[in-house]
Amino acid sequence: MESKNEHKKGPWTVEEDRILMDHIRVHGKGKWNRIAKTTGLKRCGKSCRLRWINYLSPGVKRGDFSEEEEDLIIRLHNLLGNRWSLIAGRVPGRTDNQVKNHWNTHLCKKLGIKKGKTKVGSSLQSLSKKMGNNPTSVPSKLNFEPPSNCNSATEAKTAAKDDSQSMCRFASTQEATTEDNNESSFWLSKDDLNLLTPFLLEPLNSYSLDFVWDCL
DNA sequence: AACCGTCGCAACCGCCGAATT
DNA sequence: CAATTCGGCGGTTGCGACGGT
Repeated sequence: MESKNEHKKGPWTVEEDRILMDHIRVHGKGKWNRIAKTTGLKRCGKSCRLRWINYLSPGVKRGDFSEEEEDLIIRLHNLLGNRWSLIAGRVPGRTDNQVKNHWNTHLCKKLGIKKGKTKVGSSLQSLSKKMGNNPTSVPSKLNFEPPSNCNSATEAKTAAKDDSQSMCRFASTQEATTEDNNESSFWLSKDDLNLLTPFLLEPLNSYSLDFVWDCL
């Protein structure tokens, strides 16, 4: 156990940045907790990691978000909720922190979304954990087969492009039917996705995000 | 010019799962 | 196999910058 008091807090100085970058240049990323020991930097491992990822990493894009980026984030957020790391992973050069901040400060306002306690990602995890012992409590057989049942990714794409009505269709286990048959397939409005009944996201976890990407 | 409220962003915190010991 | 450490995530906070009065 390390003493918490040893670790400096607050904004990073140029000198600290230099030390961290030098260390990573030589040793590479990882082993964050050992950086303090080997460099004398009075920062905890977490702080070093965050500083690198959010600021020092050469891949990080600075400056304003473009309209394309904003559009992408909005659509990804509709699908994924507050899973910032997943969203950021699909927005080149942007970190989860940047995406999260931009969402909370700009896009929420832009879209007229009130900030609420919609802790989608983590609540999903904790809820599914709680439900884990009782799988029957979850409609576990939601059949999420977008490429065929979504009437192709392009349909989802078209739907998602309509900002006011963006929807994503999930098909039930029974079979994929036409969208007119609301009993075996259903649509989620953007608002529904924002409220995010957690089990609806469950199937997403088992699919490659590439599919989600294809739907955009 | 001074004060005050708001905004935006960097950084911290707490929690969790995975990896290691 | 249990305990500990590490890395990662999302939510939250603190503070400087900025604009309005």
